[in-house]
Parts: sequence; C-alpha cells; structure tokens
Amino acid sequence: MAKPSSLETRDRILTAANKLFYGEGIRAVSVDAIAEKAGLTKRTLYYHFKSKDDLIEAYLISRDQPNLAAFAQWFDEAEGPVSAKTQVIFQRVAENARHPKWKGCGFLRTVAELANMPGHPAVAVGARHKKKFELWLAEAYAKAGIQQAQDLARAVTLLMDGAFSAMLTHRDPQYAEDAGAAAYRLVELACASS
Amino acid sequence: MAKPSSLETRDRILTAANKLFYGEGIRAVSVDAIAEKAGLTKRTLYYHFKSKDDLIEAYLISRDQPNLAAFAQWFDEAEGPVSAKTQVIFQRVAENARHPKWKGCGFLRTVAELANMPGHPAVAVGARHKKKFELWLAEAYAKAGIQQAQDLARAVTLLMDGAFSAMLTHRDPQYAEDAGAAAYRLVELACASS
DNA sequence: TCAAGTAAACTCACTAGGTAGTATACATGG
DNA sequence: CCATGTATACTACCTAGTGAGTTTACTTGA
Repeated sequence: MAKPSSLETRDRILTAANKLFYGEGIRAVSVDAIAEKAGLTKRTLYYHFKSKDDLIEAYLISRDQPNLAAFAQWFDEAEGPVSAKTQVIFQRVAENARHPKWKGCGFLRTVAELANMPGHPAVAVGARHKKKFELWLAEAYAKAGIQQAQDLARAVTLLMDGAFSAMLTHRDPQYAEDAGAAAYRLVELACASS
Repeated sequence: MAKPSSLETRDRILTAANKLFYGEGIRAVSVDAIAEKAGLTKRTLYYHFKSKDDLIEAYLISRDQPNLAAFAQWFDEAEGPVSAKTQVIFQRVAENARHPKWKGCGFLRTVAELANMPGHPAVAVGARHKKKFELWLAEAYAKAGIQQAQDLARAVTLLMDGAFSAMLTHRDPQYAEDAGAAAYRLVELACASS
C-alpha cells in the first residue's frame, strides 16, 4: 500500500501552499516556491497534485470548513439577541485583522485574482463557501423567528464581504466594526417587523 | 518639445493597460502584452513609464475620476429622496455588471492582488479612491440634512464593496440589487432619526 | 525466514517558453 | 545639430510541467 508518509507529505504541501498563496497571492507564488517551503522537490509535488490549478483549489477547500466553524463558534458563544450575536462576528473578524499576517479574505482575494477565469474550480469553491456562510446565517435568523431571514442574511453577508474588502484596502479594522454596527441595525429592524 | 504623437502614444499605452489589467489581472498581464496591444515595442513603453509598477499606478489613477463622476451622475439624475437616489446607484452598478466584459471593481481587484505589497503606490490610489467615494456620499447625506451622515456613508460604502465582491464571486447582479435594498433601509432609518 | 517482486513515493535534470528590464542605435522634427 | 521618441536585439532569470530513473516499505512464494 501507500507509504505511511504519503498523507503527511500531502499535508505538508498543502500547509506550505496555504501560507504562500494566502500571504503572497496566487500568481505571485510559484510551484517551485511551494515545493521548497514544503521541503521537497517540485516533481514530488506534482505526484500529489496534478497541476498548480489543482493545488489552488485544494488550498481553498482546506480553508472552507475551518472558516465556517470559526464564524459559527463566535456566533454561538456570544450572549444576547441575534443582533448582538451578529455584531460579535464582525468584532471577532476585526480582531483577527489586527494580526500582522492578516491579508484579507483568502476566498475573495483568490476569486478576484482569478476573475479572468470564471470557470476555474477554485472560483467555484470560493462561491460555494460564501453561499454556505449566507445559508448558515439565514438558518440562524429563521430559528430566531425572523420573518425575512434570507434577505437579512444576504444583507449581513454583503456587509461582511464589504468589511473584508475595506479592511484590506485601508488596513484598518474599524471598517469591520462599522459594518458590524450597520448589521446590528439591520437585524434589529428585521426583528421589529417580525 | 515632444513629438506631437507623444501624448497620444502615452494614452495608447494607458488604454491598452486598462483593458488588459482590468480584463486579465495585474500579474497575469506582461509588459510585452501591453506593448503589443498598444501597437509599439516594449522599449517605447519603458520610455513613457519607468516600470510596470508605475504603469499599474497610472492605470488606477486614470480610472479614479471617471468612476466617481459616473456615481455622482447616477445619484444626481435619480428622482426622489436620498434613500431612493442611493438605491439607484446600486441598480446602475448591477446594470453595468451585466456586460460580458465586467470583471468587478478594478480598484478592489488590484488591491486584493497586491495585498502582499501594502506600500505599493497603486494600493494607495485604490484606498484614496474608496475614501473619495465615501466622502462624496457623506457630503450628499449631510446636504440632505441627515445627522449621522458619515456613519451612513460608511455603511453604504461597505455595502457597495460587498456588492462588487459578491457579484464577482457569484457572477450575479442580484447581489447589487439586494445591497441597494439594504442601503435604502439604512438611509431611511437615518432619515427617520434626523 | 528471507530473497525477489511490486508499486508507491520520491529526486535530478531538463524542456520550452515567458518575465521585467536594458544597451545600443536609428529616426525625425525644430 | 540635437532632444525626443522609437525600434531591434539582448540579458539574466523565472515559469509550469515532464522524462527517466531511484529509494522505500511492504507483499509473497519457497
């Protein structure tokens, strides 16, 4: 069967790809650089991934569940009404954005960089990730008895993507705080009419 | 002085850079490709621009005023209260996004692609452009007698950036329509408390 | 028990083409 | 004549991807 190191090697490549793709961008990072960071040769990398595009897709897939889980945990841990719980998500995102290595939302940045390849599998992964986030929010709002849960989830998701973009543009976490305040108002408004 | 064709040549290069950088992305486009599209040699391009980075910056600078002017025109032409005028901007953006060549906001995409170079002059141009948009909105809201004009302009700008990101991700103009509806609600809310 | 076989996992050296940027020379209008 | 503008041809290096061969771990037959 497979060597015991096989899965471990694939993970090492993915970890290196994560750091480099997120830190430097997709097209700015060469396959050679990833192989070197992973401590193996390019030929070995191509044994585990059939192309650079394949590796880009795998990079985003590896971030999908962890990111969604973090949002859900922040929301669940927060006290108070859904409006406040929503706002907490934005506050946590703002906190994360203070780390020096923070470089925006990896999904949005990858989609933006691959805008000239709409059919790229990684773009589809990014779109699905954002859809999942919105759907999860909509379900949370529906459980809280909000009538227009879908519309509200859509608006909050738009504010979140706007916050990611603005924080990256201006390098200022305040934008996520302000987006959170706007989201709070919209949730309160929806609650009032429910 | 310069040959009469000099300014024209610079413009030809800038036009080619515009189409290629916006259509394909920054790092995906080579200086050779821009020179070829402009119908001249790379050496001539380097006579007018000192580096690729310089050309990237010039590309964004050339889009700054036209974009802001379009937003202002859409807003001024629209009928009704500021809430409706705000919503119209989003509707116009959604219309534009239906063009096959639409590839998102050139400023946001450039900033996202150059996220690993925070000091890049083009990133600064992108940040200034977004600040100008927000400031223009804040002034329009203040003129309309809204108390929290700045907060409101910030929220609407966040929704706009979110709309750009989501439309690019999902290739669906509906996201701008929904962002416009949310913006409408926030403006109405601010008007009510003024 | 242990040598031979096998397939997975891996490396070295390479191809063919693209990259930003430049040294040098030629043209052309004032 | 001479400054501005343009082109040819080049450097030095990086790019994704591959052909061919080697090492490793495990299986299997005697």
